[in-house]
Amino acid sequence: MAKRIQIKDILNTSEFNRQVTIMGWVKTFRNNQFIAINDGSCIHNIQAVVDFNNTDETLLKRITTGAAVAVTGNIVESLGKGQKVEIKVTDLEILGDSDPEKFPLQPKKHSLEFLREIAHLRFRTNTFNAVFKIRHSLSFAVHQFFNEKGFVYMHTPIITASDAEGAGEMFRVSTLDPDNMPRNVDGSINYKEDFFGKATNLTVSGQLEGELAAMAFGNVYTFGPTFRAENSNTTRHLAEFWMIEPEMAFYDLDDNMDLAEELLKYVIKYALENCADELEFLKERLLEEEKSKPAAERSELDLISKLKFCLDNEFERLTYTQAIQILKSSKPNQKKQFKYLINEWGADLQSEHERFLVEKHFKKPVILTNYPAEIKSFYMRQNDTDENGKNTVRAMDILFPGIGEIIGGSQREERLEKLEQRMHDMNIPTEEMSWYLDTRRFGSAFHSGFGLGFERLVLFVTGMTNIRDVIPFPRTPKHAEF
RNA sequence: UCCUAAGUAGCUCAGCUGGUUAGAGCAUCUGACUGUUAAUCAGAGGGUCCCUGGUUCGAGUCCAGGCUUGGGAGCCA
Repeated sequence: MAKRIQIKDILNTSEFNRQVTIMGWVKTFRNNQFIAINDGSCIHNIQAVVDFNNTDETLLKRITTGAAVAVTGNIVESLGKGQKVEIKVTDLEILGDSDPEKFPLQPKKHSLEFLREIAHLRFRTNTFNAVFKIRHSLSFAVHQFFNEKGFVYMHTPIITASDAEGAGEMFRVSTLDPDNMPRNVDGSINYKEDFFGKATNLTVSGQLEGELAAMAFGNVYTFGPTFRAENSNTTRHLAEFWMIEPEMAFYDLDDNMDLAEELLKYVIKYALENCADELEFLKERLLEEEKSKPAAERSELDLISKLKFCLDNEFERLTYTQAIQILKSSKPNQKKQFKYLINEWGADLQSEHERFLVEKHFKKPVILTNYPAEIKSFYMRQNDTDENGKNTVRAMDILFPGIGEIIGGSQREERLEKLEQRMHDMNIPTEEMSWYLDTRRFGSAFHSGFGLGFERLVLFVTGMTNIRDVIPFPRTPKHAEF
């Protein structure tokens, strides 16, 4: 048997009449002679042609959808129309049978809901092949972007003892026996007996540790798993997701926004350049899917045009106060079509408001800045009270069409007294956060950072609509299969 | 967690104002055909109509409760 080569290296070859061996999985077997084989090296299949008159019938019977095969044969120009190149089979071996009565994937369209139930097999579909190739490329592009800029990739801890990050409910990490918890005299659980000698949780953010590193390296980023025990059941939340969190010393809010916009454009451009086949497939898939929708609900741009549009246009930057003014005088607000009407400054923006701004008003990505201090986290830098007596913080949220908030960030409060006051006001214990406050005690410097939800980015680039379809094995409330 | 829609064959779905033996396409199996592109043609098998209870002479269909899934909302990335 010749040395195995990958299908992607054959499909565009012009060197015919040479013998090759390929290995992959059968997608379809047509007309008792045409096997479509995919080995994952690219989204396209190669057609292997079997001489069924001179092939053992029991072997032919075993060429079924899903079976793993090794095929040796000659590369020839295809006589058929669908492909340029095919393999004339001289030797065929079944590496792994696939019982056609039981294999759930058929050469037909399956619903994403069904495929979610067989997530261990859905990699073998064209759609998920494309999605996870793009996920890989985006991930690689993120590292390349930061590496080119001299950022240091920092591995912040996954197990953390601080519960003051304020980013949501946490998963407890413990080796205590749940049926026999050690108790203090007052009945509370004695965490001194636990593995770490204190209560610990899975991280909800690497930001605080990132800030510590930024105060030495200048520019750092994290890219790792993040855990939130929120009972969220939406198309854009996961209990376990991946987040990219850069943190930069000597960056103000404008620098922060510039970096975020540059990062997003860089990785989208990388995907366009390196995943053309996959994006083309997903584009067609979306167009096909939208055919059944009423014209009003269809996208104005196809997937690839949408991504290019995103590259070619500046993100719209405006303050929370400006957004409120636009929303207040907007048609849906005037006509009372919003479920939550915008009446006054200070209201938290609901999804419907964000969608209006992004999808109807500006029709492009939007960066909102300078939110009311009351609705934002303790670590955000406080602006001076304005002429109307409003208190705002230097926050910035980047909103994407169809996704909502893809990035949340801020310039950080570097002034010790202001930070301590704010923590006190928000009932955040300063004693156990002393290590964090040390950055403000010794050589404090203005700095900024943000969190980019990686799966939300993958959603946007692939055009998928449910976040459970862009992570291999989604963890959501009541679901931790595989 | 709240609102909302749905759950019928392996998959995607139809099944009217309650009525006798629950259907289609694809998949599977058998046969035919053999340059196909989700091959085609003929035939066959395949059902706890989500579960529990109720109304009724009679329930896939109506009612109640539960379970599961989709969509929307909140929390956020």
